[in-house]
Amino acid sequence: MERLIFHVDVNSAFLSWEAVRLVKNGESDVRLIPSCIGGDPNSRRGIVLAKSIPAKKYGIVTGEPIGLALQKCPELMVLPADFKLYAASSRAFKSILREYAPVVEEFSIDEAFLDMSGTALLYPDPLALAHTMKNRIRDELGFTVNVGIGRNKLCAKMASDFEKPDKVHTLFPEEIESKLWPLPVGDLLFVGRSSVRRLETAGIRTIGELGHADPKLLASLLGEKMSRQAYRYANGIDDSPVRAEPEIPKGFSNEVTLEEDVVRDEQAHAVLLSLADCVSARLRDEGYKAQGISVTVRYLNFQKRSHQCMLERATHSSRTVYETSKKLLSELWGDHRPLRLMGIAATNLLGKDEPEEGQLSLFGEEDSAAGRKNEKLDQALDSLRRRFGSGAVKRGASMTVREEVARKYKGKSDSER
DNA sequence: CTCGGCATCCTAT
DNA sequence: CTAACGATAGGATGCCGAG
Repeated sequence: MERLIFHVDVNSAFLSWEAVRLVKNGESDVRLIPSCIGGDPNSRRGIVLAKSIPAKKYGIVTGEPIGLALQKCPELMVLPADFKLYAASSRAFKSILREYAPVVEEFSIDEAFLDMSGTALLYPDPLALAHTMKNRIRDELGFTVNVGIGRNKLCAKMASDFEKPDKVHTLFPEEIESKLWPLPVGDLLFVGRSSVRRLETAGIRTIGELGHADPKLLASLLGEKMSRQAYRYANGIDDSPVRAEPEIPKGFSNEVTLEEDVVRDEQAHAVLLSLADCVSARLRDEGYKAQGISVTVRYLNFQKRSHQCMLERATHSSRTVYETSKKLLSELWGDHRPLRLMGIAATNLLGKDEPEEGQLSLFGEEDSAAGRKNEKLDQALDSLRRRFGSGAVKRGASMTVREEVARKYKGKSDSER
């Protein structure tokens, strides 16, 4: 069965979506000047999340610190991120795709795979269909996309990355040699910075060289699994299906880069409480309990460390997550070296309907008096948040970590933000 | 020896 | 000079102790 896969990718998604909103408000189009979306402008630690094409001409790249970008281009306009807007824009964009495609996989907020296999009678000309889709999105929603077409997801995705913006590209098997193999290895999906560095030591610079390399050599450079996947990808081989169903989550995590370095236990515990509140509220909202908790810290030199543990029993209680994370931090942070980042992750999730291994619901945390009290408090806070928004409820630490950290250490109020 | 837990590394948006 | 100034997620890998 020959497949036909599209990959649709919004060009400079966050910036495009912000530009559309500004244009609707009668303002000028920031896509036409050097501009970018850059993290939290109040924190000095933001990075470039999306940039305009004029900004790119200054050598500004996604992921670089805002300060550095401003050095390259002092007149760069930096706009704050607004994830509510992005979620709404993403929905509108994907709902147009669903009008054409029987199976849509939401790969990220601004990317989707469409399985168009077997639609030849309905759409005899796939290229024409791709143009129709991208033009409709552009004309109705005001932003451009790239469409990549191939026989599998990998080729569709690589093709959508070719030339931007507002383009349709194909990467069919007979085009692998001319379109894929000349590209630098780092352009290949899942060949990141570290793999590029290792491949370079063996003189492998292009995707074509990777696709012709000795599998034994690749295994020694990249490891067993990664090397096999890289070799297949380099030759345009990929069997993975387009999945319409979202994956079942494996964990929830929240982490913050702190406005000020944390050196004392009281500061650290305030941050943990806030993070624990976030993570546990997400567990309750999504109907999961965590069997494991992990705490991560990052020092001033960017070195990261983490400690994790398994719980006696699964939990979604903010108190249990908090107390556990305090214990993990104390194991991790004996030296009290200054921290620039802290995070908590809930791991080894159990779904609502998924009973715990063993038979220990006898004197579990929900059954003790203290456990019931904590459960009640969490429920009450959750319902207040649902009614009045996440900013409404504060309890030493609030829903949003950044707010709380700012309040504690800078004495700023919400209105100043 | 194998398995599972843990810490870390790697990659993606 | 290097990496690297972010949040979140998932998978791979190497080590270690238990059975």
